[in-house]
Amino acid sequence: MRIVFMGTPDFAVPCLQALLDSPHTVTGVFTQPDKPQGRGYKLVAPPVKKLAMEHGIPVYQPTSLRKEEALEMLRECAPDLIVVVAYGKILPLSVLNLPAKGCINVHASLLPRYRGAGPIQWSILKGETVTGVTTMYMAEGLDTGDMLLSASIPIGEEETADELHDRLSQLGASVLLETLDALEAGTLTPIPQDNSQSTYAPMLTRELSQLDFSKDARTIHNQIRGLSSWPAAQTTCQGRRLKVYRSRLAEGRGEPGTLLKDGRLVVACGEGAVELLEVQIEGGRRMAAADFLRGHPVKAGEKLGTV
RNA sequence: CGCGGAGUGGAGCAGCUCGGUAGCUCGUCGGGCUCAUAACCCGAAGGUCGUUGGUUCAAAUCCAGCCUCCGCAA
Repeated sequence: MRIVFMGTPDFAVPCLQALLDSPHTVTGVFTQPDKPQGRGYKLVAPPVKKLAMEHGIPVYQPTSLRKEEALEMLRECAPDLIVVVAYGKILPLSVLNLPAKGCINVHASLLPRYRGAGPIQWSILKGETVTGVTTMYMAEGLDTGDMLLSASIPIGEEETADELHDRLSQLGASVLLETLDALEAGTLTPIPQDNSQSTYAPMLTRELSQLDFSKDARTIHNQIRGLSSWPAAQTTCQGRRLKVYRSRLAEGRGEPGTLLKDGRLVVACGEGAVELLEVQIEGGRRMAAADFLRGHPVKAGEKLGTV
């Protein structure tokens, strides 16, 4: 099939790679415009663009799909099918109706749960133990189309959003290929979503970062791994900002925020305790807690988060 | 030129204001002790202090440029 791929971040890369390795023909790639990023506001190309360019695929970066020029670009690609993976734009009806075989989306959750931009992180934040990916035909609403295929995987007790993201992006690529095979074989059976069971996983913001150690240990742990590595859970240590990237549940109790041991970052929570395993102090680089403690004498009894 | 922090033995840091023998916690290697241990004791190796140039009798330290890493912000 002639396929146009629409996607932007790292999550979409394995899917595009899978299509490039398949018998299908990717006739064009749509991705978000390059954006100023990082120190010095340099223009940075999205990961999907980089991969497409390496393979000599035409790349289109319209600011809006509602403009006639964008539709013109799309027609030139003459797709039988459009595959959308984390593109970051809503497709208007004019685009949805353009390819004869429709538009298929790969979403990183078991729909209808966790619709939206942050399904991976929210499934961890909410303490889920299972998640997966779902392919669907695209409809006008946000992740509301009829479901095609899905696959589920368990979420590890201490798995971070980054790690789950990587596993799901791989899984997404294989489910995508299965879906395309089934589509060509005519064996797909679209299943409408049960809207009454749906939940929404909005984009993450920095407001979610602040750790409140008066909450129970499990909640804190989920917050730390669910926000890792962006925007990352954070607290303060001796007046400096401390980001936390990895943790595990630990034994002990005490005044919330208090360090319970020397030589380890075991922090008392409202209920139970967590051990911080990977942290980053303001101005420093990310490192294991043991490394951090060698150069930063922090002792039992000190409190985190006191600003 | 968006704002700011940082580059010091293998790791993480101190020293820099007030130039003058390079230090701490740990790791590594050798030896000892212990039923045992991320335990303890003794000893050792390991550093052109990011880089280039300048000031000086003397630069990790002061000055200028460059490289790299990181946070904020997007």
